[in-house]
Parts: sequence; C-alpha cells; structure tokens
Amino acid sequence: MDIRDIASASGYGVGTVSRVINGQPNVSDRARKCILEVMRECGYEPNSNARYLKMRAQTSVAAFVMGVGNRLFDDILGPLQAALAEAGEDLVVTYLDDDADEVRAAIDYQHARRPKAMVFLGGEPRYFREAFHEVEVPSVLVTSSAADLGLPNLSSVSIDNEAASRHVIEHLLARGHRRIGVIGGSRAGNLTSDLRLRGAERALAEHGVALDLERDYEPAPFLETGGYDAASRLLSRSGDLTAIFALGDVVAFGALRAIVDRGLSVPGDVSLVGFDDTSFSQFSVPRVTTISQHAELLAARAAELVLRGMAGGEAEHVVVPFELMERESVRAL
Amino acid sequence: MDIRDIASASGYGVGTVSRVINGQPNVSDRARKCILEVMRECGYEPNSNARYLKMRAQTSVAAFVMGVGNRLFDDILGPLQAALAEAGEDLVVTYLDDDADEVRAAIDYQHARRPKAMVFLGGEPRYFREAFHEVEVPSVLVTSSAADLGLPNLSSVSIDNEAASRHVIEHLLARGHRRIGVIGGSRAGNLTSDLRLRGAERALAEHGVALDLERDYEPAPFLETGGYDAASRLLSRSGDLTAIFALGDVVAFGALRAIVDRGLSVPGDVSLVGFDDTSFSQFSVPRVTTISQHAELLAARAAELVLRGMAGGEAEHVVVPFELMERESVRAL
DNA sequence: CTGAAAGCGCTTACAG
DNA sequence: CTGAAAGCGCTTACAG
Repeated sequence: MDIRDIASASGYGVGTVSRVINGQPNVSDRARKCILEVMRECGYEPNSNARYLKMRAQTSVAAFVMGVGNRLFDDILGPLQAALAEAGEDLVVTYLDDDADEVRAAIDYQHARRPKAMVFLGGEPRYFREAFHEVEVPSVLVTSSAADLGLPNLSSVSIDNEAASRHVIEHLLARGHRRIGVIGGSRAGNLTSDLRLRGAERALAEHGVALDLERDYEPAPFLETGGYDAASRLLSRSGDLTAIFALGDVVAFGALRAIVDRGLSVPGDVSLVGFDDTSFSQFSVPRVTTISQHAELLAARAAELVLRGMAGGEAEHVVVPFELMERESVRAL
Repeated sequence: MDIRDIASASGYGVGTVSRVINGQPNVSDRARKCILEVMRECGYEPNSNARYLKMRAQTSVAAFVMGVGNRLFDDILGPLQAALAEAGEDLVVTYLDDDADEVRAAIDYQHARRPKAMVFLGGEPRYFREAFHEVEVPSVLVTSSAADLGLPNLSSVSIDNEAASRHVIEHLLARGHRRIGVIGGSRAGNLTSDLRLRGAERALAEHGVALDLERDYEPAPFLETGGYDAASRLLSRSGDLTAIFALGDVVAFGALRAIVDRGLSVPGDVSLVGFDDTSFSQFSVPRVTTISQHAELLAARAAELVLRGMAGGEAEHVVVPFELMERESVRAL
C-alpha cells in the first residue's frame, strides 16, 4: 500500500496525491476530497522514511527531555510548546533515559529529521563539550548554563545555581545556624551540582565558617538512598550539625528519613533545606524549604531564544530568578 | 556526504561500502579497513531514512515506556534488555509522555522501523482496544493484563491487581479495621485502578463490611494533590474511618500529608496503605505499607513472551505474584 | 571478494 | 490544477 496505489485507486497521479498528503494549496477541491476518501478507505499512511529522505527541508523544532520523570521539565514543556505554536512552530519531544547521551541522540535526530532548532531540557555539559559541535542548528539548553561552553549555536536559560545555593546558606546563617552540612552531587561531577556546592562553600567562607569538605560535606548520587546514606555518614561524623543542605530534593527526602531514623527531628534537632521544589518537598512531613525554579519563566525565555536563534541571532545566555520556598523544615536557633 | 562519496574516496564501489557499514562478511580485510578509515576521517554517518526505506527487513524489538518517571518500569528495562540480549535480540526503547497514545506511537514506529516485536511497559487498555489491530508484530503488555482484550498477537504479564487489592483489605481487616476508606482512580477509568477498586470492594463485601462508594470512596488522579484532596474530603465526610487504602503510592503520599494536616497521625489515628512500592513509601515518615511488584520477575516473563511470540507462539497472559510490604503505617486495633 | 544497477516510497521542479 | 520524471541515500540480488 503506497502512494502509487492511492494514485491509481483515485484516478489521479502520485504528484497530486502527494500534494494532498502535504496539504498543499494547488489541488482542486474535487481531487482533494476524492483522494482523502480513498486514503481513508485504504487506511493508508505515508512511509515516513521515504518522506524524510526526500524532504531535506527542515521540519519542526525538537525538544529532548533528560532524566525522565522530572516534573519541572514536564511543566516547562507545555508553555514552551504554546509559545512556539504562537510563532507557527511545531515542537516534537523526545524523552531520553537518565544516563543517555543527549547530544548523540540529538545528532542522530538531526540526521534523520532535520529539525529547525533543538532545545534540551537538562543536559550533561560533558556531552556538549564532546560532541555538540556536530549539531548544526540553533539550540538552547534549559536549566543549566552553557555560557562556559562557548558554542556559537547553543544558547541557554537557567537560574544562577551558585547564587541560589548562597541564598540557602545565608537563609540558614540568618537563622543562627553555624554548623551546616552539605550533601549531594560530587566534587568532580556534573556541572550543576558543582555550582551548587561552590555557592554553598563561598557563602560559608564569606561568613567566616569555611565548609570543611572532608568533614561536613558528603557526595551522593541524586537518589533517595544516596541522600539517606550521605546524611547518615555525615551525622555520625559531625554530630554537632544543626542544619543540612541537600543539593537536590530527592537527596533531601532520603536525608529526612535518615535523620528521623537516628531519633532526631526536623526541624527540632536538625534543619533541612532541599533544592528543586519537587512534590516531595511540598508534601513531606514536615514540608521542606527548598529552591524553586519558575517553569513558565524558563519556558518563555527558552522560546524566545529558540526563535531568535532561528532568525540568525547569536547565542545568548539568560539567567532567570529563583525563589526560596520557605516551609517547615528550618528552625531559627 | 553520502555513501557515494565514501565509495569514490576509498576507491571501492558503493556496494562494498554498504557491506562494511552493515558488517557483512564477504568483504576483504583490506577493503574493510580502508573503507572504515575513510568513513572515520569523513565523520560519515549513514542516512537512517534511506537505510530503513530499503531494509524492509525487521530489526530489533521495540519497547515503549509509558508515564515517564515510573521507577518500576526503569527497573524492568535492564533485566529485559539483558534477557533479550542473551537470545541475540536488541531492545530499543522509546519513552512516551504520560498522556500519549502508546498504540498510535507503536503503529508509527512499526511503519518506520519494522521491529520484530514490541513490548509496552504500562498502557491504556482503551488505546489497545481502539487501534492495536493495526500492529502486526507479536507484542507484550507489561504490568497490566491484556487477557480481556483478546488480541491474537498481544500477550501480557502482570500481577493480579484485584487479588493484590483484596490482600490489602484482608490485611487491614485482620488487624481489626472495619471502617476502611479507599481513594484513587475513578469508577469508570483506567482498567488497572478499576481492578484495584473492585478487589477492595469484593474483599470488603465478603467480610460483611460492604464499601459504600458514595461515602467511603473518593476518586483521585494519580498525583499527590489528587491524594491530598481525596483524603481531605473523605476524612471530613467519614470521620470514623480507621484506615485508608490509596490505590497508588503517589496518592498515598498526598493522603499522608492531608491526614497530618488534620492533626491526626499515621498510624496512630489512621492507618494507611499504598500500592506500587515506590521510593515514596520506602522513605516517607512513617514508611508506608504497600504492594510491591517484582521487576525482575516481570522482566523475565516478558522476555519469554516476546521470544515465544517471535517464534510464532500464541498470545499468553501470565500472572506473577505480588508482595505486601509491611511497614510502619498500619496499626492493629 | 567486488561493482553496476534496480528499486525502496516519497517530493518537487518542470512542463503543460 | 495535474502528470511524468528525476532523485533523495541507501541495500541487495545479480553477474562476474
């Protein structure tokens, strides 16, 4: 069942059939109606490989969503799609596994589909450094800054992760905490958690309570168990900590459990702050103070950057404000 | 940059180049080496549309992961891939958005890639009923039964959701609970939550404490807010409930919050049971009793069904055991 | 082991 | 408005 079958069944040529498939205007109403009818009857679906093989023309803009299951990303997608739609652009989204190489995926996609532009929700800087030069279309990285990458066709929009982290520490300091532990990420890992850690370190240093990385910091993968183990180790080692800053909400969730398991209470004995404002921090008992990123704002800026990139503009790196969500997990000493 | 460029640059014909691309044996070592070298130098990547257009031959088995962010599915994927690899089959996975039509996606995929078989991690029965007849390859639905669908090429592997639900109710009953509320899903929705609701109803009825659907059941979307609102309404209406069974862990998470917000404690005042054994129920305070599905078992059976289907076997519907994870959220009255 | 040729199912100038 | 023809980049008999 191919376009030729439809052509002969309808009595028109393949050219005309192709035109109705693609919704082109120069087809008589009569032909269109007739052909549409035949296609429906036959349950015909154009072969996409053949289409894309021919249509070297660029199609829609492609979005790659990293780390499946991130609610923030889901919340960005809607407004982004809407904003793009307003400019007449389609958005087709591809979900990627947590440890997938998003840049490789994007390059493959580019080969197959020739998108006009690409947007990455999340992303590992390492992959961008390695292979992004192979992508030829304007792109934007969302939630993490690409300013340091210096790629001519890669814009970015993110909060200032380092500043957000400083803000958390200052919040804690202002409430009388001096012995503050930090958990999450690693000292030589993913750029985003690096920035958060660095922000905490600097804020602490500025206030004369330098973070002892050996004693008061514990790396942890961004999983509940990671947070649980890290908090346990930290608490065994530094029993005098009055507050823990978890560099991600999942980590905070595990940490909360670990604290309670030691017979301590949050915030009675230990104050806790997370990062990301996931549903965990909104519904846990107690609700956890955390840093929130504004999905709609990120989406709006991302859309602008995409459009500007497609119009030939240079890469830009925009920073949007974050917000500290004060909840129930921090006690004033 | 196409296969012809590689051919002329290497001095061989396109046929030979194609053969080395596809790792076929009938190529001299010399030619293979030379061509590989040229391809590397040029950074050549075959055009996948052209490949698939020609290769009408079937490729790998395709997996569709529904409702992005479901840890159970992620845990199934690894073992499934491994088991299939042992049989020499590749698994390529596609992540789908929560409200995507997975069957439509599968049909499109089938058109483009001609997979040998497909497996669905999760899925909406409605979509299967509507369009699955268009898929032509052996498939298996995982975590939900396709027995009632009667599709000749659709096998399934799942726990007995109804029985699991009965088990929860019996557990509660055995601990002296008589006034048990149920939240989550809807009375005319997704098959899986229907089954869970029905299991609860029947178990209750059998023990002479019929579930009053108007009074002691609250539908809720599978989100924390859904659980929060449903539990709030239920508790306002039926203040004498001693236990709540949430048809999903996310719903339980929201419910836990709602209970605490009313100044009640779990399990002191209200016992709580979830379903799915997500990280929430493992790390919440208190840890929540829930039903666990065995990822490795599901994966192993799914792999068998895929292989059997590819060998021409008929569709089968297998049921694997579930497990009640007793934790800290249920009190004996 | 290798090359020349046909053809996968489409789209798009080109001519009418 | 419509059709015949070329060609997108590959793979695969077929012949050598």
